[in-house]
Amino acid sequence: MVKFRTGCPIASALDIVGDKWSIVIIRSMVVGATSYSDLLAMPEKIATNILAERLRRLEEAGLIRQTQARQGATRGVYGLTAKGAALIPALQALARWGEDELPDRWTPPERFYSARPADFDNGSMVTSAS
Amino acid sequence: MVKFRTGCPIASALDIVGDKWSIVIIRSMVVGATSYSDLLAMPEKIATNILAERLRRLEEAGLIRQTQARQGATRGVYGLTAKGAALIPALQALARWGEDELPDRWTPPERFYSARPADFDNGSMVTSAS
DNA sequence: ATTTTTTACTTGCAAAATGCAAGTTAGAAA
DNA sequence: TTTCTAACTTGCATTTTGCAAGTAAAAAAT
Repeated sequence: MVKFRTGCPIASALDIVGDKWSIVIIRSMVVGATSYSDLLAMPEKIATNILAERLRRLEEAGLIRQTQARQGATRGVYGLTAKGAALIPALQALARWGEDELPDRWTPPERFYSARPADFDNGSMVTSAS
Repeated sequence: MVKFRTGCPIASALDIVGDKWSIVIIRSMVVGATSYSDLLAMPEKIATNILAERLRRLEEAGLIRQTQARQGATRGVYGLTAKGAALIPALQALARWGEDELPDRWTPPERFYSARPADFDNGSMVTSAS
């Protein structure tokens, strides 16, 4: 259970996603990563224990959820909840800053900037995992 | 000198401001904090060594700068550079998320949401410090 | 001009977060 | 059924953050 430093909405948001990895994970989910392996393969090379712990934390905070790829399977598929997807505008603003202000940054896939919170957490996305 | 994990603009942005405190510091500067003491008094209660180190790091990255409040004085006044101010949209998006998605968060001062990057780093702001 | 107070750090150490690399096990593939 | 692989877990090292006391120069008070 996350403990908020103060009532400030920014500080509180950071209390949930302001670690070194959470936003990077959410970024990858916005552009299609759904499994633990997908995320482990991120170019930033996250450590396995950090990834596991972050996913647990993000799930507990309600930003992501894990569902079963198939009936009875324990290997899950992660997806953004509406609450998690609502962070997309902030991620996009951050990406723009990075592109504009930092030298020689990659250009994110088109899919990233076109993503909208409403595109996520609509149920059908989960069952179409394959 | 910050080392970027990868070329991704988000990850790179986070490599600069993705610690526990940088964005909180920038937030306070957007709404008027200019001195070390102002920032030390933030409701989040930052530790003195962390504040000093963060200010040094943000200055090195070109997001803030310190100038002298008066001729010859060593006590400086901190202000956002254009580069730092360009993060305002991302901070505002994050604040909105915090307000919308987290229970019982404070409402940021009007000044925060009305702030525009162009309002900062125009020179006259520095000399009017008092 | 001198003394006192305050600001801006610095320092030493503890606690928490992150990272590395090997290990384990259940699910999936062969 | 056996083998392979995904999804963690574990033990320990390194880095970051936090606590609290200390220091010194600048600013305020006398």
